[in-house]
Amino acid sequence: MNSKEILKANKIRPTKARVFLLNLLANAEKPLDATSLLSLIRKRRLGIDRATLFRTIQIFLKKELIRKLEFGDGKYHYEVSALPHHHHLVCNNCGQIKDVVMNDVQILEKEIEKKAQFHINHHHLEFFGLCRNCH
Amino acid sequence: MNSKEILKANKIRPTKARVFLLNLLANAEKPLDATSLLSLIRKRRLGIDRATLFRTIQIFLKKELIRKLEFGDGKYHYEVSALPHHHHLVCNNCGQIKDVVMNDVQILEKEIEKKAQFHINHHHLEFFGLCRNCH
DNA sequence: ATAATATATGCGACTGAGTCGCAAATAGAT
DNA sequence: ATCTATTTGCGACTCAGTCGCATATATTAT
Repeated sequence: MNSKEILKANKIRPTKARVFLLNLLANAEKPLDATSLLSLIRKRRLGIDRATLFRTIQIFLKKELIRKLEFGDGKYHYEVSALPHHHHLVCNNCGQIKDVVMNDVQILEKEIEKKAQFHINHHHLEFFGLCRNCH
Repeated sequence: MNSKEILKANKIRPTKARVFLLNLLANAEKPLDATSLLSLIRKRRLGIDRATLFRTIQIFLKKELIRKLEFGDGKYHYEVSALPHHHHLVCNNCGQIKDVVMNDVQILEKEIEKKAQFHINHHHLEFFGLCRNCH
């Protein structure tokens, strides 16, 4: 299923901006922030506006096509939800991001849910440090 | 050891603003964001400026007196590092924050460190959902 | 294919968190 | 009490993200 079909399946009108942005995010090798998305838009000389970009992000988030991540740099990073559940290793020096697959936290989540009497929807787990090169 | 002594021990000049802010953070029942700190400053009619607040936060972070947390609301929340390692349950409805103590993640951290060949300094783990009341 | 309607876009102005340079104020050392 | 280094308040700024509104585009009905 390509980006256009995914949009249609989610009852989102497949406009130029939306198809382009969903494609970008689906093929990105790491989570992208709004500024990076904007510079990719500019690089390809599409006339997509900042406001449209942010509105598109909001729509994707609401329909859960993408996830919002925080890496401590004051802006959000986005990745497609289609990716299997995973966490990230963030290098504080070069900014490199490595994925970590690990199911243990989901198990912990269930335990906490019971103990704390709290209905948990999701969690955010990111690791920060130095990658092999920067260490 | 009171706030003034902690500051001195960390070679930070114990000015009015710093003592007040460290006190606030040390006695807070949940992590506070800059805006909350600012309104507490105003409530007590201290003439501490926004710029001073942010500069003070930076100093505390650098000296690791406080930790920076992200709860997905676009601003940072701060809590004193003196607290034992723990995570948070964030209610997406009322904003209530509950602490969760759990050492399992530190164990996972060591494993990942080896597998991924990445030097890990710290991690962020927060759970999001609905508290008992809001559920 | 065309017109009618609903939705999306670009533009510009705005907000809110956080930063910075600079001159005045204050803390610590002499 | 004086000197020097650091801190503060102020105002202007940046950067991410939002919003209202008039225009443009996608979908639906004709």
